[in-house]
Amino acid sequence: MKMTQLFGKTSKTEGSDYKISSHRLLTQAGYIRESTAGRYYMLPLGMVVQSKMTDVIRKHMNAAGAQELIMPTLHPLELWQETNRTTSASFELMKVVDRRGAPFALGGTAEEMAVDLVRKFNISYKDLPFNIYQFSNKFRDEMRARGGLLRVREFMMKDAYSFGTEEQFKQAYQQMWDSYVAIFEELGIKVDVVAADNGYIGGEYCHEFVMESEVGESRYFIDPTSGYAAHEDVTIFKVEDMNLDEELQAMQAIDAERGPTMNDGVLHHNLPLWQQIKDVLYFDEATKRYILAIIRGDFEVNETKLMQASGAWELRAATEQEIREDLKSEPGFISPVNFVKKGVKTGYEVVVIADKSLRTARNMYGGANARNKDLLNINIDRDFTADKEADIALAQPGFLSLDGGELIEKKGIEVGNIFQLGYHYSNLMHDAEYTDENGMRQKYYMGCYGIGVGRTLAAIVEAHHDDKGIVWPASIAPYTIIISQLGDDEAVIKAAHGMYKKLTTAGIQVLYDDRVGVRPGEKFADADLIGIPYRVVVSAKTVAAGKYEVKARTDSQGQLLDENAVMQLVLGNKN
RNA sequence: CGGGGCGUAGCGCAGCUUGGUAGCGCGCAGCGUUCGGGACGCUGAGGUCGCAGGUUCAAAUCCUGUCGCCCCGACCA
Repeated sequence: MKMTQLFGKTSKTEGSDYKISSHRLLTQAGYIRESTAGRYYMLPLGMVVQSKMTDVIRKHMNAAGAQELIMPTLHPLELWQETNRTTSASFELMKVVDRRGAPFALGGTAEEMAVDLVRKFNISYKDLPFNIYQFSNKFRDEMRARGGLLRVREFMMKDAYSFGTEEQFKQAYQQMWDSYVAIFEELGIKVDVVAADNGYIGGEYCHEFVMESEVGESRYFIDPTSGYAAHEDVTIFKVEDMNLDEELQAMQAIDAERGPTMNDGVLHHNLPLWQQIKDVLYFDEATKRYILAIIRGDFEVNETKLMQASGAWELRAATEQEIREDLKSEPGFISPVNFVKKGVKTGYEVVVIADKSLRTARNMYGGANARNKDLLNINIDRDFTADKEADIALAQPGFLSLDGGELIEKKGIEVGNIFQLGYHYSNLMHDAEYTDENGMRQKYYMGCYGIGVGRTLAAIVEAHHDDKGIVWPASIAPYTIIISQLGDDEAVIKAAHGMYKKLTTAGIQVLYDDRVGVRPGEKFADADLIGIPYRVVVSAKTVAAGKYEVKARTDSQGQLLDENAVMQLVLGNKN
């Protein structure tokens, strides 16, 4: 490609809105251009990189036996209604209506479509297992797009859906896991595979592929000694027993003139924080229930775990007024003991969820559902019970994993994920079945697997750049080598042209900076900014020497080589 | 959706307080001198001042509304 013909320009001035390296570099170097917030034009240079990325992903998907197809962008809304996702995911579903008034969702993920497609074929066990995937633009009505390509409202995603029996699924999941590891390695980024929460996608477990980065939005923990890695939302950790050897003491109600915080309780009673019971009252707008979360005082409530345990999905903190009026309690003094479980509003329920940590301490203390009244020596089972006991505790840096190692907190960019969906969709959607060996109809067991191509592109740039620009890994560099032609002597142009032809003929992708009247400094700066792995300079000097000056993007000095040596060097490092 | 900031040429900004012919730098086009790490001179093109109302003889400037963008938070592939 000749630079004079390439659409898109580099820019010397930096936009003031670009806070993130990948955003700034991709824009300045002419790979992308913003349309409106969270929507981008992918320019020719960006397209070359993107198609190299999709080539890599496609290669590994196909090698894993997955088959590419493409689904419509507009999904009949009735499919989303079939799985109740018009409500559970409505906060980010984009909808459109055609002229007849038929409603559609702009596809943000395509589980329903995949099932709908499969059920149009009358499949049997002989057809299983299989995995179908597509590359397509996805739409998410994000509240707030940010960070260039990191969080957008429209983006290209590779999404795959596997169908099979429960036994077959294990292999499908592992296969995608392995493929993803290989894909990200080939794309030049190092990822951690972390257990995560399924959220509105459904299913019971999933894993995120996260590249560690300061600008990422995923928080996760790893135990480097055992390799345990999990998203903050689902991290489990070791909870030490505290005083289980103590005798149970008689519960005692006392006056306690204190403030409403946990620390006020500690100071007033001169007892450890862990022995206090923390009571946090939530309200779930979706199911109209109050949810009282109780936990050992030295832990925080993990709202994702709490939602899992309670079945809530629109959790918010209860207001002081609700605590007083609906639950006859007092902020700062809530207690599971004699907790009023019938809310005053009809149709509203109250659920108490206890964290498992409450079984690691005895003779605990806390409020008594009235101002300045506390209880001492509270014990689970004897003094109160919960509707459900579960792990609802939030991990903190320094806690120990179940394997015993210290948990380290990390931030990262989630570039891909794999979900076990199980029977989630086949239960919710009719005819999501196959015929088994005995002629009986059975539900199929599913998984889905996504890679955000644009976000991965941004992640690669985050991982591969310096103060001058992008430093592409060879596997996805838009071009392998850039020819910087300096000056406009006929001999120089002839030599540069000859090199361009020769390299191109050899199947090497070349960007030829054939601009005349552009000074060397600008050409070098552009070559660095765009990030091409090799640069060959053709100038009056090199022509006089009968050689070419070649250097790798990261080298500071070039070397003079003859034509054949250049060819050899580049061919040896072609992707 | 809450808090804060901002919309003036492709990009970065000044002008607004105190209404009176719309400016600067970069970039872009032409000519010339230059030419190995973002040169210099001259000339030129490019703007319904986000949009819609209002006040006024007169609005980029004042008032109202609205849309968009950025940051923090809430939310979340």
